[in-house]
Amino acid sequence: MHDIRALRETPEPYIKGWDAKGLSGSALVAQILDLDGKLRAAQHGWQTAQAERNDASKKIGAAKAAKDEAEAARLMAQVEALKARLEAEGEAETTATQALQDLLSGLPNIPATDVPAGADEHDNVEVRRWGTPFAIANPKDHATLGEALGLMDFEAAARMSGSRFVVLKGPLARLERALGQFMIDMQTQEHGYTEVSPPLMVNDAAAYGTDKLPKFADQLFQTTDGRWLIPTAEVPLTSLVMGQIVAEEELPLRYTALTACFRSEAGASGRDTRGMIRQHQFYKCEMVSITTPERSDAEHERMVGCAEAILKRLELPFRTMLLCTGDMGFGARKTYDLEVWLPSEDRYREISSCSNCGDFQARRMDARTKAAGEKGTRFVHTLNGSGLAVGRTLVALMENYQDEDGRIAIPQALHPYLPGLTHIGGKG
RNA sequence: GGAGAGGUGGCUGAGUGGUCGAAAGCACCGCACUCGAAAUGCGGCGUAGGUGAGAGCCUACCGUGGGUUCGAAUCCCACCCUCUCCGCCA
Repeated sequence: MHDIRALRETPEPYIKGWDAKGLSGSALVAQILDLDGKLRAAQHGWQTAQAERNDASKKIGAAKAAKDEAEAARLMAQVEALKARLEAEGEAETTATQALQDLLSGLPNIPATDVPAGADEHDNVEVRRWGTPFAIANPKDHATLGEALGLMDFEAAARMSGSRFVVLKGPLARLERALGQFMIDMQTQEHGYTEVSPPLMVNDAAAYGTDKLPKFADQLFQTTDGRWLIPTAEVPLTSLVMGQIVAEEELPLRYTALTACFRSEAGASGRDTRGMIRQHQFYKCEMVSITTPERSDAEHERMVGCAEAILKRLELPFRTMLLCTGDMGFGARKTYDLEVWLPSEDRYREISSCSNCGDFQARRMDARTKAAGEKGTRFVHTLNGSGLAVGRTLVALMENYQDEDGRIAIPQALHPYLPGLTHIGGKG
């Protein structure tokens, strides 16, 4: 959500920010200021009417106390005459509030000033690269490898669930589980995140607070009783501070969770239909940081490092991209994507996304912090990042560690999690 | 699912139709006392919005949404949540 007062006082950053996101900033700001003006006029009218009523009501009380029934009756008639106006003014106020709220809640965060301008993913900026893609002759994709091993079954998944699901078996199922354990252990034991086992279903308020609603309802699965399956653990982890006032000395709060994630992928038909790159259900290790405005940029860099560390430990080549204004998500003011090398596609593919949302989500969910000795509160800054997407890591691992016989080597870092297993497939 | 109790400010907790935005305590801030601190005393202390040059004034907010009333924290209805007991259950 946006700070209407800031927008009113200095609209330029909003105009520029929305322009950079491909929207018409000046038109939007003009529309917002118009609605805001109407709202304030409506508020003023309503409040004036209420003040009159309140004043008369008090006098009625006084008149009745003084046993002056004639005066009381006269005043009651006066208030009665006010009623229609009061109702109309109240309705106007509600309508104006709703109109402004509807417009604002659907508008994305504005980019940080150091985010490169650009229209789409082609304008993202590579900030660093780690590792060298392995030389693999005629690399097979993970689906081919998995099916050949008899450990990955898309057809069985389609029979019971439909497209965009997969069944993993035997050592491949075990590998997926080991990857998740490995990731969450690193984030908790080496990077200081607190492990959380959160609900996988949330209510409207949590989905709204993390900017999934109202705009992206069609990307979510909803339960019959109106709850939402989480598309990422960012939603419950960030919602831990929803409506809370956190003492500043307790910040930063760093949470991590290994959960299933559910996405409808509406509008993605035809994209990544083969394999397990884009599924309705996948596991992800998520990191969330809650911090102060002063420290959020540093926390963001730190978080990217925590995600990169996983890929380094797994010895998977990747590059770190700073997303341009046009490619960032709805709630982010700055985002880094990690892209891992996929031999079968001969290119880097997204495996993690780390975003600093500033106070955008905090305003929506009313998450504040209070410094000791200070009078007021401030909105916290929220950050989230994948560390990492387990399914895509499994894909990267299979493709990068395949040999010519279709066997898959297990990297050193996972050996403690897979005792006795150095390869999947073949005779090993 | 059934029966009951309850949701009030940062926290605890009074308030059951008329200056109640709300007693009291705790916490917090200022001042006094003190070499300093503690203790004590005095004062202050919710949030959001509107309006005004400013002091200030006005409006809303007592789980949420409706309703009754001239007037609702207080009465009525629905929903949400918490707790206790019973039932069912991984």
